[in-house]
Amino acid sequence: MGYNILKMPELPEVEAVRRELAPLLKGARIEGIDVRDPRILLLPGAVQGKRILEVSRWGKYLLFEFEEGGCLVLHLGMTGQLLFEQDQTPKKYERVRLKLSSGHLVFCDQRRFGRIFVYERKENLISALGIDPFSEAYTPENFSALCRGERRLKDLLLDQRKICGIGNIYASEILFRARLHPERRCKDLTEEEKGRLFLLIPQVLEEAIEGKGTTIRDFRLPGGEEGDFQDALLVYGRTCCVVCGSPIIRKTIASRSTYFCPRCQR
DNA sequence: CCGAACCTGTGT
DNA sequence: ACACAGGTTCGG
Repeated sequence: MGYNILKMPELPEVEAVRRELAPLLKGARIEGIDVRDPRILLLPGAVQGKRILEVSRWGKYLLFEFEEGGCLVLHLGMTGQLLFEQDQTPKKYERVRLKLSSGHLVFCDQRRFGRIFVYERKENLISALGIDPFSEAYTPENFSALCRGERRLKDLLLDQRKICGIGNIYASEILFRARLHPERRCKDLTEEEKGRLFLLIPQVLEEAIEGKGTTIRDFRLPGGEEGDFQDALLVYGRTCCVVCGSPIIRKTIASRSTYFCPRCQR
């Protein structure tokens, strides 16, 4: 009776995890912690006995906020998964196990890029990160201020210190829907284009959250079903434009595979 | 800005 | 054998 909560982290996947976990973890106390891979976590003793009041998110980071102050911060890296279960059987790729009063939360991570931190103040994390697209700070004025540089749009969207939560798949999806070329310079956007991009960022992410994330490989929801948003991807992984039929270009931009339609995106 | 590093696995 | 994979960080 395991809860396979999920994996693969861009903002929508992390938010889907958060929504699953919140009712299971709120009010639970951390009774112990097993660290099988010390590279994933430092300061294990600091969370003993703490009680989780809130499960929140900023960008791709999950925060378990403690009644006593401070929080445990998790980043899933590329292949991190969180499972909630009652039994003790070790899982494949298990790295850290949090023993909670409500059950065990198991952090599994094939590639070990995930990380768990302990923060005394969550502001210390958030101040190092950019604007979350669902936060109060996400305003046209603040967004505009980010669009002043020479850098390309794709670089901006992936820069977690500027806007946080967008990863490689959703960067392509957002730019396709905004009809903007990933190599356009930020500062060359017209007001109208900037407005389109500003609105489409949270809109695409919200749709993906409603679809419970994108399953390209083996992600399963707690009931065993897959996420839905892979069916709604309009450009990532495609060969033909769904709008005009032109061949989709796949090109390395910002050191990542980037998909775009050279005719629709300018 | 890029490429390498950090990891492990899958697919060609 | 090589390319590629939803992540971040670092040095040049």
